[in-house]
Amino acid sequence: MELAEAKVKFIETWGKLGSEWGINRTMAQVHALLLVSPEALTTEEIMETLRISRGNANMTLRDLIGWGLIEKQHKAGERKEYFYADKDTWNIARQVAKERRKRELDPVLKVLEELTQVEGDQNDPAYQTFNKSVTDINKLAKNVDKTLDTMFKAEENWFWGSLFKLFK
Amino acid sequence: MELAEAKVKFIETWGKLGSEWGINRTMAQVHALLLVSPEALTTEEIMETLRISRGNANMTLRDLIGWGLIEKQHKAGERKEYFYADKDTWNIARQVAKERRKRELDPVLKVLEELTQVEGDQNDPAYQTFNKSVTDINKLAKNVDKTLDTMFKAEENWFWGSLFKLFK
DNA sequence: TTAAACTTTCAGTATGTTTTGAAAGTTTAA
DNA sequence: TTAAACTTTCAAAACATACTGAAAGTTTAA
Repeated sequence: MELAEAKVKFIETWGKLGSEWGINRTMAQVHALLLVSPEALTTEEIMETLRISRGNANMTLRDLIGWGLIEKQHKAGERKEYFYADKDTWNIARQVAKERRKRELDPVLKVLEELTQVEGDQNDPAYQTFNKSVTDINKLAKNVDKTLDTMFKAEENWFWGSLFKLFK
Repeated sequence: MELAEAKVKFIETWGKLGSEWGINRTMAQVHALLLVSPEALTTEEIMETLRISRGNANMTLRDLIGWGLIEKQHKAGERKEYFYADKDTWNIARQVAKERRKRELDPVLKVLEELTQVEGDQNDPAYQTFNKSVTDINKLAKNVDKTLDTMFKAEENWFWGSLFKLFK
């Protein structure tokens, strides 16, 4: 396979994965493009390569900056803004996990905590079932939350190394 | 908060979480409803409670069965089919992880493996960057894959217990 | 058999999300 | 200043996904 063809395939795959995980396709594709670009790119270049509109490119780039996945770069003597992606995979994974926790897990944990407090008749099967399910899910969610915390603080090698020592 | 109100809130929250994670809202809601129901429910009851159409209920129930999250139950002397959810949170988490790996991670791994094989000029920065990004992501994806494997085989207590011993 | 009870399908509709492109806004150099 | 270079916004259009409901299909009991 040619490099050019491979790049296209990578961008497509990353885009598809993104859309399956609630990140919009274009955002994932722009990210992929910057991941395989040795140099920072301009909005113009991104628009051309992915054949997307100026508006779309602009919004997507702003979103990616918001997610902490890419950064603006100013080149001396140039008016245009350049964008480049952090190429460290571990940082990317951490950044995405962090953002999603904040947006999705945290609010759910809050509701679950509230729902475990609901009181009722201990002999009512409806109450028993509700309570058991909510309590169990809450426990699981808290575990995930703690593990993520550890992940955010950890170095990549330490994290996976420890995990493998453990799991052989 | 009343039990009835709490149930509604649980169903809503679960539905929202589902839709943020690429599982459709109705599917997550039906699952939530069954999770807090001590008895198996009929299609009719589900339709009424969640105010969805017969067609939607039927498709969603089949999907949930496909995901291994709920099962049909036949009651002696009855024509109607009843549905109930596995209430074991650990099983649910495992089941969802298993399905998503099969549907999403596996195909991506296959492409990444292919892309790491692409050959090129070692001195070309474009090739270097492409290769580094793809190789790194491939490594990360493989790690995730292995960890999931361990999770599928593990008992809940052992899994989280080990993780915590490790992470203190 | 047959008809009532129940389940499944699917074309059309509704709803939600993403993208476009032109206009408005901002910055910079002369 | 002013005008060119560039960035941002947003209403409307395109696209994607989910849902409805009536019709077709299946099963069961008598």
